[in-house]
Amino acid sequence: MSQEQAESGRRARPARSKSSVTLLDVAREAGVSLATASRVVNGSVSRRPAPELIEKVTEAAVRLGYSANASAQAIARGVNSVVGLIVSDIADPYFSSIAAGVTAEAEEQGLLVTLASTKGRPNREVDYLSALRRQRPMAILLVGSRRADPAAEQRLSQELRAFREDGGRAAAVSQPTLGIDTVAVRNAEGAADLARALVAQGHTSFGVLSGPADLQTAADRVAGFRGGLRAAGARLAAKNLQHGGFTRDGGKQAARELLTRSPDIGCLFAVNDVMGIGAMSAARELGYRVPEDLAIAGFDDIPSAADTFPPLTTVRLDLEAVGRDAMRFVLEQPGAGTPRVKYVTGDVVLRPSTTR
Amino acid sequence: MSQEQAESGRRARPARSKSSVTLLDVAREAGVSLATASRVVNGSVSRRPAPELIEKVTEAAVRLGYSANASAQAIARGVNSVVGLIVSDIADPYFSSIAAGVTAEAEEQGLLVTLASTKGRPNREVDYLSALRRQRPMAILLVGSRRADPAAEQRLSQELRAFREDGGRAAAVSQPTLGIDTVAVRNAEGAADLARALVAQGHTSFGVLSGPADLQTAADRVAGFRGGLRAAGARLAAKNLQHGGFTRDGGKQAARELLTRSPDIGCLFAVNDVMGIGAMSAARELGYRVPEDLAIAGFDDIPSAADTFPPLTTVRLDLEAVGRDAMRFVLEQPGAGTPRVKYVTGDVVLRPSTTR
DNA sequence: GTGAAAGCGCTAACAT
DNA sequence: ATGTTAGCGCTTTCAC
Repeated sequence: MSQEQAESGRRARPARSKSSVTLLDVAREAGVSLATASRVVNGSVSRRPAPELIEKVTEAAVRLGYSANASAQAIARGVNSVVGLIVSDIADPYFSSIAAGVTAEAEEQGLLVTLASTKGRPNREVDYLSALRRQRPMAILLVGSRRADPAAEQRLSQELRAFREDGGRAAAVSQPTLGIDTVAVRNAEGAADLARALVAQGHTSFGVLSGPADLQTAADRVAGFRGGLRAAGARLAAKNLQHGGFTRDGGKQAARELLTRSPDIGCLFAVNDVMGIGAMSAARELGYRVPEDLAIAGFDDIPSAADTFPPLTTVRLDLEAVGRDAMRFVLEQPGAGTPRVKYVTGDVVLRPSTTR
Repeated sequence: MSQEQAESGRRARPARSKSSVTLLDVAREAGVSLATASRVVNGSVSRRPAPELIEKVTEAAVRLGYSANASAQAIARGVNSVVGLIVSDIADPYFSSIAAGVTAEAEEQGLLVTLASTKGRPNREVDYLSALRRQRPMAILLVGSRRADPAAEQRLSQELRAFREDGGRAAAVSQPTLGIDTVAVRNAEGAADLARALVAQGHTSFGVLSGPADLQTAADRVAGFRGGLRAAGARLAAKNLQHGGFTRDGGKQAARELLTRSPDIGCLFAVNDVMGIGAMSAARELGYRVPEDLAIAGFDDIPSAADTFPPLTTVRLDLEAVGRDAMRFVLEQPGAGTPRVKYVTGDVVLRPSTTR
């Protein structure tokens, strides 16, 4: 406002450039050097300017409406106060709950979160990883089940290694197979506990709704459930395992097929809640009363699991805490060393959907 | 691998700096100039290098594991391929669905999305806006109801104005009062339609569960509902309006209070589905059968609304489309002109929760 | 304590 | 078609 803009002796600035106020503008307005201005706006630790200069610069900054350019700071400092977050599907309550934990923790650290949703496409996972890598985020979080896709997993690991060699930190919420710190849910154990609890409730005939065949999380839960059943003296007939999409509709469809094939299954375990909710819908449409004719259980304890009718028996996970834990992993990451693994266990929550 | 690193004649690089491969490294490795290397890695339109050079550079880049530094590009180009997204609560299905639409559309444009979740704190909204502004994103999307908080709204508008003056684009999903392009839900109309439909179903005694008193969205829905009732010859008793948190638990709590005060309300309208779901839970605990003793309706049609029991009557919004629309707004934003408004209407979906 | 100036990695004029 | 080089906005030595 008080300075003439045209006096610049520099080359004309490119047309595409935004006309925003720079630190240099602030410095001039305050009558100090660029260095001093920098020291006050970012509160340098080593050198602290005189109180009066601090005031002059601060005033100039607000008067001019100065907003620091994070890209320039990132490039000058070598690190960016951003963390990348890759999830399978942000619209899925499982992931959005974890994302909530991540953003909450990030906020406390003054970090911004850049989000990518892969929709389950393994290629996109790698693509996003390299796109995020270009932002030089201080850390990248990978949230989602590993897959039995050696090629994709291989590329992912390479990209992650490269990122870490450049000084980036990384952590995952999945299975501990990526060579990075990971928060791992004890899926098999949780499912086994559930199986035992179900048998204890008196259920004898089981069916399982699993997700895509190559999803590690789904496989682990199925294996755990099967093991738990066996330990309790029951068993899962091979033909009573049905794969489907890892979504509500996938669960609904899978339930339809399974119940058509094996109409008198007494208890259905869906490897996650959204599938379980879909199964409930299918069961009802097929004329089953839940839980009288058919008991249904899920896994995760997403918020809506308690609001279905009847409320869904499941294995509770503190999803937001999982997100926070992953974030903490990258914050307190040591220089090197073997990747750490934090196991989180799920608690069986018996609700009316399996009451007998 | 093939080059010695120590030969650098420059000043020692700062210790904090990541040791990543730069474009200059690639250029040297390929035996070309920096400019040429730049032209091939980003596929400059005007000048395209000879095929053999392209090959040499590309090879060198992969051999060295080069990853462009987005911050440096942003600063050199003047624009950043990032869009900022501010939502009230990423764990809430309403917002995560919209976020899914935003990220999907962003992906198609090769844009990354930086997410901020305010948890309904008006101050945080402004704080995040200025934090995002520092990233110099090509656009910022604001998703969430406006509030009757003049001071906060004022600061928000100022910050937005500054952002736009610097060349940033902005759009909102809320009420069109921010002076920027906005996707606005016809809340009053949707609620009015719902009210009429409910009266047509034979309901005569109503109660309303609203959100925080200063939330515009909640206020609009209440006003619309009240108007619709009147138009249909019914009315809402003043004492039958209960405020509460805009969440499941808020709805549950509000329903408890309202039903205790006016036990024989026949039909409850919760201003959003999550509150409606909470209300259902409360009603059940208080011994009401839904819908026989008490009908309940919500608004939004979040995914789980169809899976409650009985399924929830509501006003359907295509949330993902709303997110895409907001994103499109900023993509096709004209230089200036009056802010555009895209109104989206909700469709009443009658489900068993209000069957009479 | 303050300022001058050398970068940070990259793009885009501007030559050649 | 290439290469040179001047920035982009900021941080941080390094002198004073």
